[in-house]
Amino acid sequence: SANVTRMKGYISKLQSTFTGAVRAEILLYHNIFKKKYNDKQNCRNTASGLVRKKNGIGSGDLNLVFYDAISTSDEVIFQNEIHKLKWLKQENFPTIPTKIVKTPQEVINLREDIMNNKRDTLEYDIDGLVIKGKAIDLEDMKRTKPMSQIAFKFQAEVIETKVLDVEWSISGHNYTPVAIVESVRLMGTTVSRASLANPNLIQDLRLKIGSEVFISKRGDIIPKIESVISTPAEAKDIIAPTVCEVCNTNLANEGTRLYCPNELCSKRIYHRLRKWIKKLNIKYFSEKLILKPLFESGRISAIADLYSLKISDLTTLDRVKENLAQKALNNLFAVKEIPLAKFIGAFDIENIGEDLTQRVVKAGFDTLEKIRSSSNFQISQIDGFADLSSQYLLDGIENLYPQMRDVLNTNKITIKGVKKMGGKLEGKSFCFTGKLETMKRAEAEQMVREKGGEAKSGVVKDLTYLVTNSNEPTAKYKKAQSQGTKIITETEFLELI
DNA sequence: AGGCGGTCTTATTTGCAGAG
DNA sequence: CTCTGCAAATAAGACCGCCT
Repeated sequence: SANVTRMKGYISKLQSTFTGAVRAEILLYHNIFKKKYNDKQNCRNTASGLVRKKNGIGSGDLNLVFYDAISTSDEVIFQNEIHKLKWLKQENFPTIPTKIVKTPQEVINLREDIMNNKRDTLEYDIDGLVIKGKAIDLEDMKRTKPMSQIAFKFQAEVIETKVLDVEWSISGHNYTPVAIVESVRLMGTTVSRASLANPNLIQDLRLKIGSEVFISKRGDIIPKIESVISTPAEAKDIIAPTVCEVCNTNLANEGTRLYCPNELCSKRIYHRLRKWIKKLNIKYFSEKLILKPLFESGRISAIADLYSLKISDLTTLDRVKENLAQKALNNLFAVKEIPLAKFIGAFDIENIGEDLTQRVVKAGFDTLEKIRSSSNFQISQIDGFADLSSQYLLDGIENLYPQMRDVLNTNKITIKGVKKMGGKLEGKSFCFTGKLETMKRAEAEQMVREKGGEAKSGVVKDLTYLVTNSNEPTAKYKKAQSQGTKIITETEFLELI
């Protein structure tokens, strides 16, 4: 039923995105282009791109916009284009041309004309056109790929080159083939490598070492081998590795991915450390200069070990001096409190990131222990989860739980408490002392949390209420009195909630 | 102390694949 | 579609070590 709800949601979104004539027109363009160019890559939903000034900085390109120009006011934050605002504030930024079109043929003619004649004379680079409806839908614009606009890309420039070798790049447990090609200049950059994604792609292309190939840059950036032109008789087959070069385990080849199945392979352990540093955004904890040498020397073998590092551990490393060491450790220890979802997301559980975990937290599994003791069925009820993802999460937590505890036990980093928003007791904190008559203390504390308040075990600074049925001048009572915390009885507490 | 050069990090883009 | 994760190229800026 969750799937049916999701499907219905998509359909209603699609129906409301375009209405009447505009919807019909855009779909018409889409279909005509698809047929004419027979290439879904060159005709797709897309975020409208950026202008790249010729000889300017950075990358990205701006598509011409039909109908209406997109709003460029600061309130419009494009998910993928924050830096666009930075660009638009620059002086001499070119005006973005717009044009109102009436027929599909007009779009096709314009595309041909701009691609073949005008493109080179513009003061900025473009790689295609975007067509969109007249209305600006801000919610839609925030999507990675807004539904209310379609891009018609220009034909990608291709160039001939030769495959010299194939390397198998290792990241975590995955082995990814990368073609090393004879260096060629393509669209302003030198291309010498191109990802081959997975073993299947090599087969599909019938690629061998020595093959002459056409190479392009998809989206102006990513080198891509489009096709094989010819393969000489003496060309060598591309042989995928069969055993892990780190732990000697037989690799699993699923065609779409080649990986080392050994959970304890040290490559995986290192990858987890790397992910932690990256996810917590710890700057200048240099991978090559600090993390890798520390791992290889055995000084760190789990995330918790990071938190026992001292300056002297780093300054003994090659090319690391006081300056960098201090900076790296400062940045590491500066992260003192992170949300549960980020904590789990940084533990490198396959297919489980921060956003997915956040859904679990929002569904009420708001502590590590609650998630750990939940069932596959419970998790799979959450939107975005089914059997597989639930199992990835639960297995991951089960395997890593001891390591997670180790990290928390360092006391250098804690998990931020989950606050329920909008509760009656939002922003208020309670401390209970003495015996309660109608309930147990733990139950009372639970009630407070459920209503959005905080339950404290002691009379802390800024505590809102001390709840007690006695007037005995205990330490808690006296402290509450002296700092002006309101002291209420159990009955008054019950009235409050 | 400051300049120079080499090395490394960071930030940026799109494509692809799998699960939901 | 959404989310996750990993590919390549490049410029700018940070850093280290060496030289003056």
